[in-house]
Formats: sequence, structure tokens, C-alpha cells
Amino acid sequence: MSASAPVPAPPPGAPPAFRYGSALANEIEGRWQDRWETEGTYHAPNPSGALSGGFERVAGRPKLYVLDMFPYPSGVGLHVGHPLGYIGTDVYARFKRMTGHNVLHAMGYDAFGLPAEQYAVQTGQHPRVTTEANIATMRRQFRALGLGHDDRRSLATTDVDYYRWTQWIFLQIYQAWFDPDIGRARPVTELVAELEAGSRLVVDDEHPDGRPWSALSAAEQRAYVDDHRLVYRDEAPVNWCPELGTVLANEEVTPDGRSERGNFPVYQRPLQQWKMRITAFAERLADDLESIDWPERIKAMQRNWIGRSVGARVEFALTHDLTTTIPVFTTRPDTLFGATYMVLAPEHPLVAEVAAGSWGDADPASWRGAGLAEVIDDVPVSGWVSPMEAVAGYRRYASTRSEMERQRESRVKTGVFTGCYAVNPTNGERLPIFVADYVLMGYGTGAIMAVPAHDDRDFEFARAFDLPIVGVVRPPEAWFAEHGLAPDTLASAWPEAFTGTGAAMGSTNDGISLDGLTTPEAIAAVNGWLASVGAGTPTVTYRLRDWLFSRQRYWGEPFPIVYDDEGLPVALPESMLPVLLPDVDDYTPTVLGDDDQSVPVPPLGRARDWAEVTLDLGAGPRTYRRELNTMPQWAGSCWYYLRYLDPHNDAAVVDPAIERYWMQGATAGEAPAGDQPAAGGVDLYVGGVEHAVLHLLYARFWHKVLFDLGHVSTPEPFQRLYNQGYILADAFLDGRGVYVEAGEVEGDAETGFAFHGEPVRREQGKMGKSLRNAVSPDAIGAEYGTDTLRLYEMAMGPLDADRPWSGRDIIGVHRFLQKLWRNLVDEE
RNA sequence: GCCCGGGUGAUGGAAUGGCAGACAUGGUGGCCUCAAACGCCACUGCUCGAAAGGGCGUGCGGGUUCGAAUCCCGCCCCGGGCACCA
Repeated sequence: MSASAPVPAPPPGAPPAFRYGSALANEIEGRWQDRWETEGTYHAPNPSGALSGGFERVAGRPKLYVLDMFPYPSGVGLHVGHPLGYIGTDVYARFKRMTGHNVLHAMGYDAFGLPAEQYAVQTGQHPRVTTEANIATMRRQFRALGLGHDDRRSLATTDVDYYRWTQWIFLQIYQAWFDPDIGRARPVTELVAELEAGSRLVVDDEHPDGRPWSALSAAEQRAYVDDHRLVYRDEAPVNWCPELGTVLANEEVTPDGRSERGNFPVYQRPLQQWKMRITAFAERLADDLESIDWPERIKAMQRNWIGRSVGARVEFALTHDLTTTIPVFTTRPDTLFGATYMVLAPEHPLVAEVAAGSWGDADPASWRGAGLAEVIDDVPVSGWVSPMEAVAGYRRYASTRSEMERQRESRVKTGVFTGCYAVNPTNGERLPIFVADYVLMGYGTGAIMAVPAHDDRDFEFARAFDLPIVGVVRPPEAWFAEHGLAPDTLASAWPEAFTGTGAAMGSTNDGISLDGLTTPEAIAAVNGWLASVGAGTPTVTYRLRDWLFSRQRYWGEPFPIVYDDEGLPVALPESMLPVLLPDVDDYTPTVLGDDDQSVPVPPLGRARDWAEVTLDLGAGPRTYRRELNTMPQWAGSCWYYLRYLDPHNDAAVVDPAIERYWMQGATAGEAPAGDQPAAGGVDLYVGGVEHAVLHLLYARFWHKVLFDLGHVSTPEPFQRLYNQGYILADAFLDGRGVYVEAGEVEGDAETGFAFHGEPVRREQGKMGKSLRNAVSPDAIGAEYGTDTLRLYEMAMGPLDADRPWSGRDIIGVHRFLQKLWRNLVDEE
């Protein structure tokens, strides 16, 4: 619009020519968006390298790195819920830019993953084609939202130039091990060098004092190194999702045993898969939460997931073979005198070994499995004829139950007696050893000492199996009163376990007495005694499991791994990257029936020319088979924030000087709350809470490996995290309970709602495709202008709160802008 | 059960030790218009009162303070996360 253009006389009653309405707003916004693009207004200069133009102008300013969790480029484009956080960071970044900061704010696309692949399966269209079209749509939408991104730094995880470096990082992790002596990752070449030099010995179960490296065969040496890598192959029960045709990480399975994505059932089955040794970093991942400024609930969720428990590992010898001991983990070693039986997880390796050939005369029917006939088909009503049979039958039963069944069924305690006994090291008591599925192989040592008087689960089991209940911690008077018991009632008559702390009792032997000590005192005392007799040591245990890293899907990063003719994996050298994702005719994952135990062949197996390859890996040209699994979607999102810093670097994942500038440069006024020194990293990271133990945990893990190996300069990737809320909207269900398109529903709360004449029921939920209540920012922008949309989203409430979308309220914000405009510009 | 949030008009929310309810929606009345609205103005916490004016009021009960939505103690309710993890 030109100021000299003649203004036609408006017809009577028409709004004034220069009233702030959608047409004027769109004209102003479009003009400025063009100008920002032409002038590179939001280009943030690097201190050196290709993007350093103009750095001298900002060299004296503090830097600020503002980051959004990047989106998946969906086929339907954005809805107004998506840009909430993006608008928030944009406002913040602009403010900081205008108040003298060099602000980096960029946007990318997390583009590998299931939806594009599923669309490809249905249409035959290559996922790259749909992905690129979707990215183009979203780019246009982000531009129309007026977001001030440095578009020179945009990337997609599916770009060959990007996933080449994802593969490179994989190799870094593969070629590293965790040195427990210093608690850090180091290159495996250093491990081998120390072993060869003799400064480090090979220690394993058979050689607890170690033996020299030269005593191992070449194959043994290789297996030893492979067992120490931070990426390794493991044959173990994994989460298999038949519907998705792939295995999943523990973090991707919901508490009720379904897939996070798609909500399909997940089953346990043993498969050989790649894993990453995230458990080696459990302690640092937990401890370093103290150094970062994150919402307390996210920290709590990560702490919870990592599950640090302080306790002791105690050895229990078998009565018939005192040289064999069963290690258990307990957080309450002070209750050791109260242990009256032991339990092994069904999968425990000692179960088969200890099971006796015949029952003892006094073994009750319940110990023989009699009560299990109702839940297990092949149990005779009177129980199994021997412990060996009982144990085998019970293990069979336990192995067929999925996680979901374990959740759904009531937590009635089941188990069978192994016919074998262990010795309580404190008092010499004979403890019957049971197998029961309330003990999990994946936690601690997969075996427990049971103290029914002071543990709810052990108490229930002891009641069901008539086992002695011996109190060794005195509950307070009030506890007895609460249960209507006389003080000092014996534990065998208690209605439930006492799990609190208190004075120890009945805990005296020739070497030690805990009686009268408080729980912390008793723990310290018994730990000292256990060490002195060689029966136990203080230990920390974590709930976290290693990260299952391979997927049987097409649309992901190929592994830079091949197999030699012995079937052993070989890492490709850096010079052979990238390993390009090959084209295939059929992207369909292998879908197996729920009971089908065959090994699924990934879609990459169909690229026969690719799957077999002749390479010279140092020993002349040989034929190798490629790894056919792909990486999980989390791989690309683990490090994109680093690539924004130096997106076109062909020689390194990120230039060290540029990395230091943005990740740990001065950030005046941005220090985190509290007394902790800043750990460095991205200054502000905004995204949804749903990644609390997925992306945010994996990215911290990768970052720590890269830090240990010297590729990044900060121990944490994200100094400050903020979770934006969700935008909620009305959703409507028809008579069948199916969601109908909310945009086509008519009526209101008084008269009732109708969809194409049929009455529908109103609900409220997170805006999105699944509830069919998405509102497009394009439509809002056209009707009111982007500034109205942005201002409305920011004015709806605090950024971290969920808020209901209301098409009605937007008009108020638009009028507000009209009033503002009128105060500055004559409408006529 | 354990952990983390939160409770303010009809609605979204503002105020983090100093006039509670900014701003916005909705509502009521008026203006403009043939009629409308993406237009304008006024009123709109509850309550007593014709008005002027008064009383009450931030989940409940106590406390600190000259002064509390805000700080402290004890409850209640709602939302989220975790849970057979020894």
C-alpha cells in the first residue's frame, strides 16, 4: 500500500479505509516477512566460519541460544496448538535481540519415523517425497506466523548431510567404553592399549583377580572388547510390538504395556538387538539434574525413571552347598535378622540349578503349586510331583504372561518352592528359597531376601504360603493403637507389615547387636559387620535399563555396521559415511501374529543389492552383510541442537570454537535460579512435557558421551527447560462414540450440538488430529491476521498452563489491536 | 501409597507483601446502521440501599505483619507423574 495512492470514497456505512482489519494486517505482515527474509534480519552470526558475516557488530554482546523442540513434519500441517511454544520463544528471542543480545533461534524437522513410512506403505509414495512436501508446507506456515528463525540453519534429520553425522556419533559411542574408575566414557583404543601394556587386567567371574590380556585368544579378546562398548548386541527379552512390526525401548512402552505411539499391545520376547549402555551414566544423569534449571516435575520424572536406590548387596549361601551363594539387593539391611525366606525371579539363572528332585515330607501343598491350579492350566490340583517340575511349570507360566497381563491381573502372590534352602548369614536360620514373579529379574540381582514383617509384598506372600513373620523393627505405640493391637504384639499377629523406621530389636548374634539402634544407625552397623565377615557390601542400584536402539522399520538411519563371514559386527570407518538409506519396493514392516516367534526381517532386507556389499576394511576386498535394522527416531533428535550451531560443516559435527561460543559463552542475566553454577548448554529450551523420559533423557546421555570424548564443552545440553502447556479444544462424539469433525458441528450448549443434523456430545481435549478438533493457523491468520493469533495465544494465560481454544475470544484481541492502531494512525 | 503442580467473578486470566479482579470473552443498556458487524460508549464480584454510601469477598481453619490472593502451620478438593523396583 502506497501513501500516495488515491483513497476512493468509501460507500456509506463501509468501515474506514485504514481500519486495522484482516486485509490491512495481512498486508503489513506479508511486507515485513518479505523484508526480514531479504535482509536476513534473524541471521545470527557465528564467531567464525561460514556464518560469521556481521559478527563484529555483535562481538561484544552476550549470546543467547533459544531452542524449540523441533516438530515432526506432519502431512496435515500445523494446528494452532503447535506454535504456542514457538511463538513464546519467538517473543522472548526478539526481546533479547532488541535488548542487546546475539540471539540464535532456528528451526528444523524431526523427519524420520512412522507416519511418513505408514503413508508410504499405503500409497507406495517414497517417504522422502512426502516428507519434503510436508516440510515445505510447515516452512510456509512458520513464515506466515512471523517467526524470526535463522533459516540458514534449518535442517531435517533425514538430510543425508545430517544423518551422516548421526551415524558418525553412533560410531563415536560404539568406539567408546565406560571406565568405572573415573566414571567417564573413553575410546576403546585406550582400553585395548592398557590391556596390552598390562596396566589393566582382564577381570571376569572365573578370574576375579584378573589375568593378562595375552592369556586370551583373539576371539576372546574381541568378545571382551565388544562387551565393554557403549553400543552392544544383546540377546534378551525385549518389547516386541507386532502391530508396529518393531521392538521398542522401555521408555516407549506405557505403564499398561502398550506402545507410546499408536497404543498397540507390546509383548516380551527374546531377540538379539542393539543396545546403548545408558545405565553406565545413571549416576551422572541423576546427579547432574541438580546443576540444571528445569521444572521440578521433569526432574522428578527423570529421577523416578533412573530410580536410584541406596542399600546393600548381601550373599546368602545354600545349605547343601556353602560355596554357592545367591546375591540379593536390599535397601533395608537393618532388617536382615528378620529374613525368613528368599525369592528368585522366574528368569533367574540359578533357578534350574537349585531346584530339588523331590519334595520334603513337610513341604505344604501350597508350596508345591496346589493353589495355582486355577491360574495355570497344566498344574495338577494337588500340585506338581517335584520341585524340578514345579519350577519348570512356573517358569513356563511366567514366561507367557505379558507385562500387560501382569498389570491387569490382581496382584495375588504366586510362586513355588524350589526344595532348596539358604542360610541367613546373621543368625544361621534356614531359609526356604521360592520362585515367584513378584521378583523381577531386571532389577537388582533378580533375587531378594524376604522380610515379611517389614515389607508389604513379602508380608502378603508369607501369609499366602504360611511362612514365619519375625519383627526386627519396633513400631511406635501409635502404630499398634491404630491397628487395635496391644503394644509389643508379636509380628506374627500383625495385620500388615510395618515398613517405617524405628528401633531395631531381636537383632543380636555373636559378632554384633543392632538392638535399640535407629534405622540409619542399624544400617551403618550391619554394613560394617557384613563387610567384616565378607557377606555383603553397600551398593547403589538403578531402575534404569539399557536403551534398546534398533528398530525393524524402513524410515530411519541405517547403522554404519556390517557383519563379516563369521557373523560378527564390524564398524565402518568414518571415511565410508554416510551409509545411504537404500530404496526398496515395499516399505512394510514384518507383521507377525502375536504368537509367531520367528525372527522379523527388517524392510532393508529387501534391498538385496545393498544388504550385501564388498568392502575393503583393511584386509582386502571381502563380502559383508549390512546391518538391516535402523535407528530409532530419537537418534536424530539427540543432537540437532548442536548442528544448528554449525549446520554446513563437512569436517566436523560442530566446530569446537563455535560450540563453545553458543553453549558456554557469557549469557549476562541468564544465570539459573538457585546457588548452583551454570552447567552451560542451550540457554532456554521450550517444549512439551511428553518427552520427559524419552528425548530429554536420551539427549542428555549422548551429550555426556560427546562431552567425555571431548566433542562438546558442557556436561549438560540444556541449561534451562520450560514446558509449554497444551491447547485444548471442544471435541464432539456421535452416537457411536466416534469423534466427528469439530469444525462442522453446529449449535451451542443451550440448544444442543449437532453434526449434519445428528445430535453429538461435547468433550474437551488436547487439540489434534485424533480428536478431529484441529484449527488451522492459516484460517485464523486469514481472518484476523497473524499478530492477532500470536497475541491471542500469548494472552490466553501462562505459557506453561493448558488453555482452552476459543474461537469466540479471538475477536477481543483483534479489537484490542484495532484500538491500539487507532491511537497511532487515523483510520480515515 | 509416594512424588510434582494447582484452587481468584458466569469464563480465560491479572496482581508474588501495599487500591483484589488489569486485559479479554460472555451479559445488560445505549449509539451508529435500511439491516448488520471484525464499529463505538456505559455498566457488569456478592450483598444491603432509591441514591449517597456501607458490609462481605481470592478452597477451609489458624498464625505472622501496620498491611496477606501473595509468607508460615494444619486440613479439603482438583489435575499430572510413578508404583510388586526389594
